[in-house]
Amino acid sequence: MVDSDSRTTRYSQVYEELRTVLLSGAYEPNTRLTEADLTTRFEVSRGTIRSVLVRLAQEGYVTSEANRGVRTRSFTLSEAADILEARETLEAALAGKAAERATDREIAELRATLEGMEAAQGKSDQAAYSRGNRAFHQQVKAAAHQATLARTYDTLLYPLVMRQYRNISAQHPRAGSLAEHRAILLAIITRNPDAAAAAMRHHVGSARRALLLDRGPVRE
Amino acid sequence: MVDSDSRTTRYSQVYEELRTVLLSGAYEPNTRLTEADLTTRFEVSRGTIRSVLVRLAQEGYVTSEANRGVRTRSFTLSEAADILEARETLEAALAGKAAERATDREIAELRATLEGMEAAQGKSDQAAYSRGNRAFHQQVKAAAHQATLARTYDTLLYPLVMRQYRNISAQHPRAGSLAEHRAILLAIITRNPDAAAAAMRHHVGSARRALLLDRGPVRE
DNA sequence: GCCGCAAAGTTGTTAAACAATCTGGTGGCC
DNA sequence: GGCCACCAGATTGTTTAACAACTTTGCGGC
Repeated sequence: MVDSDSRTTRYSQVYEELRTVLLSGAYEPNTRLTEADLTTRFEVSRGTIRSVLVRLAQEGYVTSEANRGVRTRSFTLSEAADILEARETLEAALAGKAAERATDREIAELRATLEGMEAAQGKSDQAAYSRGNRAFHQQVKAAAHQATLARTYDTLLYPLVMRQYRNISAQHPRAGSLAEHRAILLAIITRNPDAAAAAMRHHVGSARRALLLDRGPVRE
Repeated sequence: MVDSDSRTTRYSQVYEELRTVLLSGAYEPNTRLTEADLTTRFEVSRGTIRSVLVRLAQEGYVTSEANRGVRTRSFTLSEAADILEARETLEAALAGKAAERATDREIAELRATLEGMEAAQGKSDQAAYSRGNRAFHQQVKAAAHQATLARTYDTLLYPLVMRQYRNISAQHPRAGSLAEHRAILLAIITRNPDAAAAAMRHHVGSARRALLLDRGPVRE
């Protein structure tokens, strides 16, 4: 919201803002976004908005059809499962690389994050646990030192999928979640890439299994 | 990905054309592309070109800096190695999924492609071998039935990397290339995901090892 | 040869306009 | 009543012209 850097272009400001709005879940899936609405909302010209929309469409935040405008993204159940499966593969690979390449400092940070999660669980502080969980996965990603897979991971639209199928666990941590994180970190500390990948695959796979079990909301 | 509609927009035509040009290697890496040149070359207005460039920048075909325009992409050696490593992970994962999910028809197609490659090698027909090689990898990708990883694989910019560091083998097939393909297909046929992934990882890894061995051209 | 500065070049952005296409509603017809 | 053709309004695709903001280039002075 803040008019932060005057050094940047209006285009990239609007891109950031609109992307944030889309990630926030302010729009239902498949909501039509008209250029006229966006130009008045962000007070930019159509040309600028169109460039922003091209980029968001390319990234998959919205879908675009010729002459029919742009809609917020909606995922079928099988698309959601496909994305979650890809996330499994990618994050397992990142964990494996992290076991090979994490620096001592990165391992120390992971350890600290895990301790924070244990404390949060002890106090039943869900919000803190969830923050720690996100930090843990981000830190594993960073420790992998694999820019291409990291970027790929970031473009998975996983947050949008979660938002649409929000009955997936991950709000209240599953029993066992903490132990799974411990197993991942242990494998990284002991420099065992295969074990780290397997542990991460098992951990992340729980989200997909949860989705497939209870089918999600009824949606075209 | 397919524009099923024969009625398409000028924007997407220019996008396809310019992308093809970039992939063809017509420009040296890091060549500046000015909007004025592109508008005259493709005979569209600046607005249209700008949208095309936003998309190409998002996909990584070009890099874009505020107020400084757009340049064709250039890869440092470490970026190239990073991309090749990611390709190893992704294609190994796809081969593993293919071993689980390939239909009989897809396996038959793979078999036919491999036979074509054997024939090409017998006749020392490099072009035919190379075509077969590309087809083989495309078919494995399709047989994996994993849309997200397949799309990710397609966005790797691997062709651009190869073009910049063109001393990597892959022109004249390495000795052993054919045997590696046979091993991959065998693992898929026998429904052995781990073996398929390992075989593919070994096969694809040869390109990266070749790059790292002879360092590529001297380039900042 | 180096520095600063004006000139030229290029990008960022807007506004207005029109064609092409899509959407919604109206009325006729069976 | 339900279905269809057709029209009007809304929306997107695209262009032109313009100007501000920024970057690069070349020149003259020191």
